[in-house]
Amino acid sequence: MKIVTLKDIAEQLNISVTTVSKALKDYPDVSKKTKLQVRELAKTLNYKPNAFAVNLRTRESKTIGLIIPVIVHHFFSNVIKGIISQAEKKGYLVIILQSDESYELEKKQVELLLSQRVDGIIISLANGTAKYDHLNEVINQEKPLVMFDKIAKVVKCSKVIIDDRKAAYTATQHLIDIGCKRIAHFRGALLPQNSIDRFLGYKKALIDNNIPYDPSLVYICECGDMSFEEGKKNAEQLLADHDDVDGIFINTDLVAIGAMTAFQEMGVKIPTDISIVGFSNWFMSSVISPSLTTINQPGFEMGKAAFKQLFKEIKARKKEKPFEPKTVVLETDLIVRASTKS
Amino acid sequence: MKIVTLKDIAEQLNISVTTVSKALKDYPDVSKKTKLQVRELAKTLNYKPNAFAVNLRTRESKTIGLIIPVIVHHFFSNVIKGIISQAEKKGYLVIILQSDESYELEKKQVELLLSQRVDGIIISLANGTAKYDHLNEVINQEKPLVMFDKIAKVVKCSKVIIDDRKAAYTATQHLIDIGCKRIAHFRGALLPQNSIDRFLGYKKALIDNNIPYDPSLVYICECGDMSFEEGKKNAEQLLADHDDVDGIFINTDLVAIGAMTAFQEMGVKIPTDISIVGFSNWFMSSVISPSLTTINQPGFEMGKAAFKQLFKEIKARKKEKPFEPKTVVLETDLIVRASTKS
DNA sequence: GTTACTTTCGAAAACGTTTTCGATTAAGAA
DNA sequence: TTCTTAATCGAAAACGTTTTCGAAAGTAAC
Repeated sequence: MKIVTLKDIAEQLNISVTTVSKALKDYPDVSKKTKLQVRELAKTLNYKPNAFAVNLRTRESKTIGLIIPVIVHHFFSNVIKGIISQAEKKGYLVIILQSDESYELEKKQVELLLSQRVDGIIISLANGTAKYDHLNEVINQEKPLVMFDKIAKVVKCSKVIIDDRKAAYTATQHLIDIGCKRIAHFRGALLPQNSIDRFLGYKKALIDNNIPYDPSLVYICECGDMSFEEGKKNAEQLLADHDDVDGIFINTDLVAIGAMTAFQEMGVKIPTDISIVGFSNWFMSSVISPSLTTINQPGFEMGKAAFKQLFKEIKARKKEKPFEPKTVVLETDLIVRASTKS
Repeated sequence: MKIVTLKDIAEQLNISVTTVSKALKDYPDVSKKTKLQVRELAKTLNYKPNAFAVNLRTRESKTIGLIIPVIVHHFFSNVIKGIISQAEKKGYLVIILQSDESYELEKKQVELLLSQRVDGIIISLANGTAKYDHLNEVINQEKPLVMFDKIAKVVKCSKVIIDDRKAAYTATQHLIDIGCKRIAHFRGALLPQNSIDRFLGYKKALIDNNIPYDPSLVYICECGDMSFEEGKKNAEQLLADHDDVDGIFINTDLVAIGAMTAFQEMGVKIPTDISIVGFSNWFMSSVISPSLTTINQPGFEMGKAAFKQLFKEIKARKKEKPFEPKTVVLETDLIVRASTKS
């Protein structure tokens, strides 16, 4: 089973490789007759252009790279799906890498993608990433770059995010609206911007409603593989520290589910004793009981938006047009379920 | 920011491109001194070989393709993770495509991967796939192909699977062991082999234990996006049809969770009234209440095994050695939780 | 018979590597 | 000196495309 090349077609038809190539690409300077001949033979021989040769010649790969911290994750797998769905429409392939929340790995993977000559890179930063030289290298090479979710504000590239502060504000406001007076917060790690913003949204909602902000009500949770366990642990600790809490805004659904499990084991009724709001709207949150009130983080839409933005930038670069980085902010919404009393 | 090539290095050092290439690849016929010079300059110029050129020349892409029916799925995202983790170790990149359970799309995607000249393909078939010409084309082109989970027995390629029949047998036996007398089964769609095998395992366990097999206790569930809803619907139907069922073996955890939700809403106690065993061990199953007894389907390990098998085949092909397709069967285990009485 | 123009084609260069094979030089042996 | 051997290098071809540019042939007009 030899693989068919332009040369093979040319030889069989006794014409030149040039003409074959042009015929297949519908150049105006080849006659109808030969065009037909070429196309027919190409089909019967099942000719497929060698992507390497095309890429080498045209200097584009029709391939993009995607780096995410974790793959087994409801939000991120939705993002993947969104990106792939858009990429397919535009004829792009997606190479996926997982940084495992490690800066070192992330850096290596960026280098790898660059040497693969992908047409662009979409990335959500690892929690461990605090230096951005690898990203600046991408920008220096004039390769389109789009960050989403876990972003670095200082890097000059397009970004797709949600308004974390506003979303957290909405979540907290909801707890206040249903009558909660002492509202705790399980926040994410200290570093990622969105965990900071969510905390700030929580704080602002309290202050705007004349509820004193009490730092002892804020618990930190690394939000890694052990999220569920951490949620349980924090819930137990919270109950030991304070007996007057009646609402919690918890960063990430999984932590919230852990907390709910712990509360149920300790005989605390949800939402009667404590109302809980999560963050992300993992599928799981809709099927547990009580179902979890949460903020919907639109992963699929973010993926789509990220690719669309990247594609715009790729096209602009090809035409040597100047390109202004843009930050796309997607809407979130509060999904009220059974874990908050109404 | 020009991209550095071998030529650039050669010109700066006043040597030939050949020597530069050899120096970087540690050929024996270039002196220590020039090797050092070349490597140093390559590093300072941040030289990265152009993957297209390398691929074109060496006829391998160090890239494999992966086609799966769905991405947002606990099992499949674990498989992705397993494949990527192994691929990374061997220096391979992974292009991921989603067939959306459509034969047409799957076929197109196989063609796409072939024209991309990937070094091999890993695939889990769409439910809609009943013709295998596209897969045979891969085999005809002597491209390594590995199928996992949703396989077609008739296609002559390596496969990575679990023993679905045995796993289902174990699950059903567990229900019998804890005293269930009337055991229902929510099965998957009619076509995929593993849904058939699971059904057969269920049936055999009944017969081996002298429990009459009653077809009216078997409900079909398409196992698509609506799994949860289907689980609820089937549970309601089951309760209407039969009032003596005390155990159900349910294909796929999500359907089981739907069923459990419906039962709870209808006042049926789990596991007191009905014991339930799921299939797949989605993460979710460990955090709901009652937690779900289920069969662990080792997605991560399957992904690893699939890549390992593919890699063996790629290596064998490179050495023009004959290669015998092999079927790897991975172990599953029963995870007993709260949804089955003890 | 010259000029001008259209239509159709192909030679050749280029993309950036890898690898074969021969050339050159230096050194050592006779 | 001449011959052998080892060490080091580079020319050139090849991988399969795309695209530029010019050539050839035919047609039409004068």
